[in-house]
Amino acid sequence: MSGSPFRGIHGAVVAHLGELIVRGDVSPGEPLDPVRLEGELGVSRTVVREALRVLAAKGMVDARPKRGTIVRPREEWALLDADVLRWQAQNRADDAFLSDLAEVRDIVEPAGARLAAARRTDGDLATLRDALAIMADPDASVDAVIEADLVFHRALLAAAHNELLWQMEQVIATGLRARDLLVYGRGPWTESVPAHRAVLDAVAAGDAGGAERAVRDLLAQADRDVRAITSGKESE
Amino acid sequence: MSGSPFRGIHGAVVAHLGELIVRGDVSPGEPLDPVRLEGELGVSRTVVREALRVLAAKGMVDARPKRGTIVRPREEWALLDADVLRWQAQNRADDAFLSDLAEVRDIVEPAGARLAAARRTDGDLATLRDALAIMADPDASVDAVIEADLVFHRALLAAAHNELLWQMEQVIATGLRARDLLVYGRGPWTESVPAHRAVLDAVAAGDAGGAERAVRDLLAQADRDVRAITSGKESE
DNA sequence: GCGGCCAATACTGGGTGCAATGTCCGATAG
DNA sequence: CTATCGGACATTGCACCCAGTATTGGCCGC
Repeated sequence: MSGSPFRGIHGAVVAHLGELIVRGDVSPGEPLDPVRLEGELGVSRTVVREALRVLAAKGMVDARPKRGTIVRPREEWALLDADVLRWQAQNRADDAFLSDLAEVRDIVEPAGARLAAARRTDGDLATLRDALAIMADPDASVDAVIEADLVFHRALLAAAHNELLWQMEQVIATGLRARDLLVYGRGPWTESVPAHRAVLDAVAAGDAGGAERAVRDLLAQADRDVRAITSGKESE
Repeated sequence: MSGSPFRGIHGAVVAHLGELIVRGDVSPGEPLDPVRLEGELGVSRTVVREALRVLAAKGMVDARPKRGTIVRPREEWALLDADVLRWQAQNRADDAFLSDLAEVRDIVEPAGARLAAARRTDGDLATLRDALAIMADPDASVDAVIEADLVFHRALLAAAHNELLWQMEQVIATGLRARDLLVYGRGPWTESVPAHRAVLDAVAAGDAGGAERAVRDLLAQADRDVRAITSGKESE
């Protein structure tokens, strides 16, 4: 519900074709005949056309007369697009993709914390404090804690007051959601409240270097937990 | 030409509506009546509908029955989308936007250089060397030098071998193109070849810390040049 | 025999009218 | 006063239409 799966049949077609391409069922350069799809998917021209337009907007296909509608090479896709990222997370959740994602987060989030320490408002701090309170609440449900964790990281980047940086975090966090669920779901994970509190304290104190270091520690800790679980329970 | 302005009338309508929204001519929450646009722009429903679908794919509008098609709040837009970024650079080129853009670059590119130092292949180094050679060539045209500069930075991030990071650089570099043109065009700018060479040397040597520092220096130098010119020639 | 020019063709691009669906609002009845 | 039902309106989806254009193959001339 939080994502942006378009509504209706059109949305289903967009998602279907998007996943088809991301999964590699149709390789770059290969044609994607609209009239064929029209029959295969049991929908009308309008739906197929609009779906292909959406994919074209994301740089995934290129339609021109006579040549047909072909899949563009992977490096031209809008990989940072929320939908494309989600399709990849669901269909191509290999190690390379997840490690790329984690790597970007390791870069963006500490830098964001550094800026947040310098620019946070009282409102930002209040949001962070509220989220942390839920995470530390022993009575809170697991879902509520996971949600609060997301809110915390979102608020942290919001406190940097840089729209583009905030979007990057948004997009990365969404992509890593599956991984995080895995970690929270099973196995003993390191209690992360103290690490989060360290981040909050440094940001509140306006300590840029401290905030950056605290976030680095936090991510490193989370990464260790993931490795411990994924290597320990290799089966399914 | 290098961007991705869609072709045909449809592309013109998408760009028009996109810029309309980015410019703030229609504020978030306001309706965007398809049939009215149909008449105003002199195009048919098909074009308007597909254009709105594209904008919906970028999170800029939301269409639902009875309520109509409304502009979504700014924080839900896909600001990292190449088209959205270009529309902003052209129509809302205020300081806040440009500084956000530069800030992200200051974060992404040094980190990218650090990774590049560890992962660069011989091919990566060759591309970097070729680009630098053109930049250092006294006989090269101004356009060729600018192009080579872009190629250098693109190759640097490509050498990090992280698809997502590379996309971010792509998107940021495109957004800063206008600014760079300004700097190259007028006023004395600091000769940037030595700074670029320092980056290349560090990456070639596999010196992660050195590469990161060299890029930081390079960006700081470029930033100083921009400030010198924009503050010196405030007119126009 | 080879090369350039021209026409047939097959695709996307753009347009129109209409049926269906879903949602919001208001009216009406309890 | 509230809850439920129905109607209206805007999007959604469908079928069919013609026009423009780029590519390809054939044809003609050299």
